Amino acid sequence: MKALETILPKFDSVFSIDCVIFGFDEGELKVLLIERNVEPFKDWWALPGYLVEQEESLDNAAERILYELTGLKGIYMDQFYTFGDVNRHPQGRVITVGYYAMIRLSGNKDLKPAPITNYARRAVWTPLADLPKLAFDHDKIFKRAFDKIRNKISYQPIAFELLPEKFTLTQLQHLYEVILNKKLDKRNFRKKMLNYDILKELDEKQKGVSYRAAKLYKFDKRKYARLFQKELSFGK
Amino acid sequence: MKALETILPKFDSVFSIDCVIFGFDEGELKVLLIERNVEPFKDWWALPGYLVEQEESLDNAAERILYELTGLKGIYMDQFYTFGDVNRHPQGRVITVGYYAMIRLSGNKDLKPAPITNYARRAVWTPLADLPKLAFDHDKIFKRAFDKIRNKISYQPIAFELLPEKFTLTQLQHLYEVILNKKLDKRNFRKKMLNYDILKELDEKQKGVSYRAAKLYKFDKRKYARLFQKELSFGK
DNA sequence: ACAAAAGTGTTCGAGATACACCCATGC
DNA sequence: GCATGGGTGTATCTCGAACACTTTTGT
Repeated sequence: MKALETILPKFDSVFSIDCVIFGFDEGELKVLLIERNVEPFKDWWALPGYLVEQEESLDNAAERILYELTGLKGIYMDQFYTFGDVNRHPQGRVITVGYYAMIRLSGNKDLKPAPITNYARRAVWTPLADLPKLAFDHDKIFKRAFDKIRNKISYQPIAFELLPEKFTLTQLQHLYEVILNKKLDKRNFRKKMLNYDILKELDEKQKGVSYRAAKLYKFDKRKYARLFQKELSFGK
Repeated sequence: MKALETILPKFDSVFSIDCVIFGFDEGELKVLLIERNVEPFKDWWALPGYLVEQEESLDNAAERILYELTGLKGIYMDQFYTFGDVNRHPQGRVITVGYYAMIRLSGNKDLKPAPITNYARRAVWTPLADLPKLAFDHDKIFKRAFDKIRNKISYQPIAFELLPEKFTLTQLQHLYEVILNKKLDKRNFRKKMLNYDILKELDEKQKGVSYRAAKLYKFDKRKYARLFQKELSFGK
């Protein structure tokens, strides 16, 4: 990975990827940020992002860049928008393609930028409530990604990706409430979720809580795929 | 506008825009194609597209390029996806940003590539049924745009953009049927459309038909904007 | 026994679907 | 008078919204 500065002086046009990775932990929605270790915006917080190389597709670039800057491996991301304002990068014309993902935080906490680059000093899960002002136009990029998942979750049950493998309905509901930023009715929420028929009820309960333990559920990928197919085909 | 060939030999990375412009005429859904006049894919049909210049935003580039290649002026387009496979262009790495629009065909038939470029020999409205195999990966780009509008129309009443200013409900229904590729029930369709409350019934009827003339309607932009706002705000 | 969260049903209104006949007009 | 599309209403179902109390468990 060449340092950005060595490329900028001669570039005509460069493209980059920026990743918006959502995680959910301790009842909070978080986003993965890096602390920049190079100019411009040295010491600022930014979305993990870097230049696309000559011989890699955008999707591959996204995966590689996220890994190198944060240590997260094999994350599948979706492209959501491309940002191309002329002056979005102070050193030249950089068009950036935005990717997002929602991932399970448990067991993914060991973040460590790969030592191949000193571009990021560290990577940190940051609660949305504590979001600092970000480098470049990353505030705008983040906002667009957040709008996207908020929109998507309201017509597609995608929130499981953020939860541990086994979860309670109340945890799932809290997650929805955080993303949609409103209270939901418990009975209606449960009815609706169970109606989707994509949850498997386990013979197991929550442990270590000082109140009535809730049933645990698992997300059923097979049934989910079926539902998703149905939603993609128009008309019934 | 420099010719593509003079740029390619030395480029590291280049971005372009490709435009998917939908029109509706004589009961058929059409897309605007150009006939290429330069290599590669000389003489092939392609989506109108060209390189983004150094000092213009993506949105501006899209508008300019469409105008230069087809003569269509001031068309507002939405970005829908960015295509970055390594080998999508035979002469080097070109990442392209897809834009789409739906426009009124009546009065927009005078297509003429601007003489500043000999890149396109001509621009032609092509019925979807007659789509030839397109240059580059434009088949894929087209398909993605079409999926996008098909999806969008089923939750947002956007089809007016394709119709003449005054239209009958039957024309509107036909348009929906063509895009969704299925028959709709006349009574239910009318009920639903009128319920949106974004159509203004005119004191005017169809002329020159050899059967009972239908009422003409106009699309009410003010009310539409209101509806759109409502749909964008989550939760009620 | 008390605190805390789990779990559970019914009613209402809105909107989607299915379905068939008479009406106006031009030829 | 006939062919062609214009125009209309009702019954049913599904889904989302509103709404409150009992049960279980750990301390």
